[in-house]
Amino acid sequence: MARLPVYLRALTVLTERGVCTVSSETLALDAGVGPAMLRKDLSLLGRHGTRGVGYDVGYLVAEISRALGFAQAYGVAIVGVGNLGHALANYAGFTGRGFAVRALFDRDPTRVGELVAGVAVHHLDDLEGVLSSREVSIAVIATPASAAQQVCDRVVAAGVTGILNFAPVLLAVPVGVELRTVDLSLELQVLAFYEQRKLAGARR
Amino acid sequence: MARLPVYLRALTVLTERGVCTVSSETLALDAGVGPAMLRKDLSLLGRHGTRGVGYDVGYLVAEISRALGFAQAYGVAIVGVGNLGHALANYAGFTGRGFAVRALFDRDPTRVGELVAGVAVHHLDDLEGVLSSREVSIAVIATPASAAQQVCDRVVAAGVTGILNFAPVLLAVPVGVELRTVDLSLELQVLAFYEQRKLAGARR
DNA sequence: GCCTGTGAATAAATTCACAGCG
DNA sequence: CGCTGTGAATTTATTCACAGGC
Repeated sequence: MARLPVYLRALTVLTERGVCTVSSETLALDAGVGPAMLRKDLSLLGRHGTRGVGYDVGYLVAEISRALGFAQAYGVAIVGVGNLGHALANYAGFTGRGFAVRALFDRDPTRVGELVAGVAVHHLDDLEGVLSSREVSIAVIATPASAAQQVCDRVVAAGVTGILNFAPVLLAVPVGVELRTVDLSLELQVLAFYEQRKLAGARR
Repeated sequence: MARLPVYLRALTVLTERGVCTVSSETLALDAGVGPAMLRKDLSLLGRHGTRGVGYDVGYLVAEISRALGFAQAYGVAIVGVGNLGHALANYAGFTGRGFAVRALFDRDPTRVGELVAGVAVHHLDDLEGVLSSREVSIAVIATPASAAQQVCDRVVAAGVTGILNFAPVLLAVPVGVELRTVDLSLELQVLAFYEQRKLAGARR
């Protein structure tokens, strides 16, 4: 379920606030969903709530973390150390929650050797060699669109089984490899759509 | 519909390749959806296909662009000029497709005056004044999570009606303001979930 | 009494399958 | 004959509502 991370974030906030117990209604409000949906989602992880009381915050955090696979730290490689690659390498949410950035790659030779967030940048040509020496199961593609498919093929051949793609193209991956694509401009376009609806509505 | 931008991207590729006409089956393959869904989506924009032939690429591009509101260029402000803000300001997809970055803001005084992608960085304190002098209808929030809600309230008060939020928090906005949130670490967490399922499957 | 867990009901999205036009 | 447009069927997601435990 794609909503589990949202719950986890809300629960983390509650933990920091010192809250020990929470009802489905309160947590649902924090997560931006309906109470019924939250209960349904949580119930399919097993029975974790106490009737008449609510959910134990700490226990739920542990349970969702386990379900999301945070037991082991996943090795992550970032390909493309431009503005976006930099931002991702420094992103607190990555290193903080069970992910370890273990390798960076760029095609530009002047970038090679540079340290970003404490990790050295390697040349794209050395991708296979470096990946084979590190435990990396997830690759982040932050290259231009034109290079994305080629990079994708190479990391998959090197044994990566999860890909997070920021290039605005539809990548082809073999079955068994999980692919998620985030297109930043796509989100803006959706906003523009709503803006236009507002203008059209005002005109009518 | 959130899929229209995906179709538009696929069509742009076809245009560059010199293709004039495309069937629902081909386009659906490029966009990563089923042919039936594509036809249904397109049909609710009106009748644009030619039976027995397919769709005219150029005409479809124009039609989808219009539906997404690309007729006028939307003014965009980016708040938070860290790594992510930089990446967004330089993102080709923004300036290229009907969006104009018209203002940048940061809390850090040493950043003020800096030019990013040809636009000057203003101090966060001057947000209201600068926004009132520029046509800005969409704000991008690329600040730390702790500042996001406050920034959000201020840009909304300044007349912004669409918000694209990259801070990992659930923002509250009044009705009439469209909000979309992209949580980069959330996407990684979903990948981790699938990785864990693979491991669990192998163990069984 | 209050809140969870869950089957049943409802709503939304997707796919099927075919009529109709070029 | 091929491909679109679309109602009907199917699947999937969400909400309702209440039984059951604390």
